[in-house]
Amino acid sequence: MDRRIPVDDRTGQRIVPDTARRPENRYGNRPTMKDVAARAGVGLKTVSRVVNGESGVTPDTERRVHEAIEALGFRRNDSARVLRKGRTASIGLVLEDLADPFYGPLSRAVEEVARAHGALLINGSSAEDPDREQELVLALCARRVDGLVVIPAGDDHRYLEPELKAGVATVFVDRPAGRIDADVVLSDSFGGARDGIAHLIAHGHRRIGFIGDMPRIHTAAERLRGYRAAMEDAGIPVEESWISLGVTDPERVRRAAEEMLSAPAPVTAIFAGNNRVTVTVVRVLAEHDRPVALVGFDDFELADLLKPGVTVIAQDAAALGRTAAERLFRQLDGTLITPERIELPTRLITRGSGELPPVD
Amino acid sequence: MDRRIPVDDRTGQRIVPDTARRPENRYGNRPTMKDVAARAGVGLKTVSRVVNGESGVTPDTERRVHEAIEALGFRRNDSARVLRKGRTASIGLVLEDLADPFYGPLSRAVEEVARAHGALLINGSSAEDPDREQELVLALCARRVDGLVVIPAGDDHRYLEPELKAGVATVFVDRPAGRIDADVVLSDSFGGARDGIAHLIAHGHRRIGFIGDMPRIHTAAERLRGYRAAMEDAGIPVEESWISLGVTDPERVRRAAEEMLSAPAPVTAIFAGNNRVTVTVVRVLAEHDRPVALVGFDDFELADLLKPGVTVIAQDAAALGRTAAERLFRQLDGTLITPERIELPTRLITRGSGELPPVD
DNA sequence: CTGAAAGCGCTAACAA
DNA sequence: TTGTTAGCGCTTTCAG
Repeated sequence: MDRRIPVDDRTGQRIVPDTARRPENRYGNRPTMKDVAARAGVGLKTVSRVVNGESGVTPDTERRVHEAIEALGFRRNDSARVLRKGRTASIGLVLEDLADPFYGPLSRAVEEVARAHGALLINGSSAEDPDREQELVLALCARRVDGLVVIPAGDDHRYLEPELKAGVATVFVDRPAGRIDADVVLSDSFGGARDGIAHLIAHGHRRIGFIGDMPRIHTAAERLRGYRAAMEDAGIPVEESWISLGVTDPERVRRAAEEMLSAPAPVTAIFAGNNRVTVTVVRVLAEHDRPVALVGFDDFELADLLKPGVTVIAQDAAALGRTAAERLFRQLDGTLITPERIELPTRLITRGSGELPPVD
Repeated sequence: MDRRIPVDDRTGQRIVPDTARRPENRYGNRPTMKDVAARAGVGLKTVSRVVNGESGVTPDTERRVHEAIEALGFRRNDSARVLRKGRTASIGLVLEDLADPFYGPLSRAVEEVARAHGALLINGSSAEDPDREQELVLALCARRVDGLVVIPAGDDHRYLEPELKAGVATVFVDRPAGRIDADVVLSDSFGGARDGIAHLIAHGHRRIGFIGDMPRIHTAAERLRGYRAAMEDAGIPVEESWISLGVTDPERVRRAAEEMLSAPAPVTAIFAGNNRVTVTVVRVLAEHDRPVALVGFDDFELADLLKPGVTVIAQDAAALGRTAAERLFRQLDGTLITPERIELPTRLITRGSGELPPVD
């Protein structure tokens, strides 16, 4: 290609062509449909037709266009397409932490549904920080994602009102939205926890510890509610020292477990509020001499291979994601109008740790 | 707002305003900067200035603009912005499977670096399918991501040449690119495997099995090479029946392990080529009567709590992702020019299973 | 300090 | 079957 800069014959000044005014390295100066059209000797719209597989193009013209595309390394600029069409064919997923083994399968399930609908997935981790959640959600909205799947960190989602009004499909997962009316898909945290506690009670336990997440997190609150309900059903008065809520980092959980276990009347069983808590409690119990029963919320890999196997209340993270994403696309179809709350059942999986008898 | 449709006085025909020709529900008819400008009684560019926090706007004007933004629920349309500016402030990540515990932390690490640079992360799973990898990568390029982090499934990436030429920053992770010259960040698979095998040999093993991934996957090939190197260093001739390569689904791995263990001269130790293989082998060994030593590539949660603890060659998935993402943004800076190959070291973590003596 | 005009690359509508 | 024109909503340039 000729790269010499043309010069005005009279003044000697450089004649800067229009394209030189483009921002430096704009898209790396990628070829556009116009360039392809020029090279193929056809009109712009014909290129558009070929690129989009529309009918009404002679095979010969089509071939010429394809050759030009190949030669120039053209790829359609979807930003322009989106600007015109108003649909991005992408959806956003905001979750707590992509590195958490609970969210991996959930995220993958959302991705699969998106893919089936020809959409890409943009995702972000809120790190359980409401401000970061909002920042992420709004960034996604600015990119005009067609829909949002949100595992909320915050409890006030009124900032989403303009988006909902504008027709951004939205489904909350794992925890409900705060102060707005929106679709939500969650596991039956209350029922699951109640079943788990009832299971421990059925095996003779009365002093049962509960170690959960921060109470502002909906699932944590619900699981605690399930704990209290099961205890009340069995007529067991709950000592508040059996309950520990807070961040689920290993240090805090370890301390909480050790306190419960070393109290004058120690707990004989522990209910762990989520997978991270369970894993930490397993470690603590491994170092503990007296056998202590354990039931955890969330299943996890290798739970069956530990000694004893860990009894859990399993929830299906992939089903959660799949259900949410499917609802999202039904909203986009227009099939779905009224926000609903969908609760998926949990399942008690007995593996040994939850069937240990109480030892004082 | 007046929503009556204006009518031509003379003919009685409806005068359809231009906006009515918008596609139905285009962005849900979201307000634009023009709408905000009209409402605030200012020019379009002033709104742009306020939205982008540029200087040179009277506090009073700014307040009026903010009020209009609030009242209308305006959010800037980044598609238009991108079209104009040529940068999307987003990067793409293509990996094998978001649900795999190895990729969760890697993905999260990439996200954190992206976030630090003000970019969003779009990701997709190739499901180890080269066609799907290409499809995803090109879709990301069409969206004009500023850069790509790719864990390749295929071994021919010449389709990326136009993108590289156009200045799309690209870093391969975990496995090198095929047939193009590109940055790559990987773990020392060869050295890690060699160390692991040497460790088993040092503990007296001679008949050592190797169960790995499909040989077309670079890491699998490298780990096998490490196995052969260690065996050769020790002067142990390798029986081909000790080696099994292929998809890492539990059924195949189980069959492979059982065959090695039930042969006339069975292996006394197994080297597992990745985390999924390791977990399956652990299950097989748990059902096996004779103790068999095990070293796995990749660390995994709870490896220390199994009986015996599982000795592994650990690689740092987060470091892999972080390093790759940092290189990506250095490419975008212009700091980095020449493609390099960066190899991160692995670490042998002894926990018991790799120190079991051979039992015939 | 503010605004009008041009145009990013594409698609929709219409014309030939 | 093909091409022309007019924007999508924003940023850039340049003139008030």
